Amino acid sequence: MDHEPDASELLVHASHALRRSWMASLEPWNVAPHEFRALRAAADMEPARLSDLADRLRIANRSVTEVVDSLEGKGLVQRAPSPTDRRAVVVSLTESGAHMMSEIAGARSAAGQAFLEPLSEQERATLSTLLARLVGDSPPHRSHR
Amino acid sequence: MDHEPDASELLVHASHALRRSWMASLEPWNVAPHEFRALRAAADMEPARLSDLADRLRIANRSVTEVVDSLEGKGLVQRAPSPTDRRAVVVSLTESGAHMMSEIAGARSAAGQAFLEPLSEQERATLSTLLARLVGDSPPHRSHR
DNA sequence: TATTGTTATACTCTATAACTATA
DNA sequence: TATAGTTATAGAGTATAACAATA
Repeated sequence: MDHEPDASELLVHASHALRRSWMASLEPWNVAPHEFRALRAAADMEPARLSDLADRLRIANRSVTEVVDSLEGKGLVQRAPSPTDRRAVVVSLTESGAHMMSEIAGARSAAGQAFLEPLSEQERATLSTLLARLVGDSPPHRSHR
Repeated sequence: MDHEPDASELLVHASHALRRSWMASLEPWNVAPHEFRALRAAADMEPARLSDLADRLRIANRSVTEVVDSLEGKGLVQRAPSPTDRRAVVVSLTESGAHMMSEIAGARSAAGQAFLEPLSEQERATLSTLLARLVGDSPPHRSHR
């Protein structure tokens, strides 16, 4: 029943370890993981329609309402009516939201670097190349849809 | 604000893609992901004390009661009093649970292979080596604690 | 005094359905 | 007729606290 872990098992183990480290680096800001994901997506697509956020985050429309409510409650984003579609709502980051995003992104990237520390520059490049092939080469979740 | 994804970002993207494929391969069996995780852990540590399962799965003791209840309700595992500690309960797989585990493991490994298909044998080996270094070399979650 | 598993309860994240207002 | 976002409601998965039995 015991077997050597193959590349796919190792992949999820490594990603779990990294994710735990990222979650830890999120703590000082009192922002839940799903809130950070939404904040990052909003920053990335700014100004973002709620339904586009739903697609990007792979969650239901209703759930976007939820997380945007909480981000708005924390003063990190703000809603505005879409200028082009009167049914739609777009969110953008407040100054404080943008500031927090950049601080968290810094901590996150530091944690990522620390995680990759066992590998040389050369090895990281190799890893990146192989992983990019696995996710289909095209950088995932790019802003242009 | 747009930046090239580094190895750590790619790592989670790849692992997410793989996890989605694994979840899909779980569907035919009507077993939720967290149930499969618990079933696999139980198989791996058999006979497993509930509190050891909690440690392994990184969830609270109370939550193990929950998932073991549901696995037991599906006839996949069974509880028994620990022979060495009268406070404790151990779970073991039923015949049907063991059978399902091996079928799912097969489907899962097939999905893993399909996912790795873009890489040559050589490249998979390289990937494994690099990832193993990242997770600390010692194969993660080995039975001996 | 500490630990095991459970009962009771509640939280977080996400979902479906029904509705309003636009398109 | 279809879509965007919301209100109302519910589900899954996990958590904390209090407890009884045992260590």
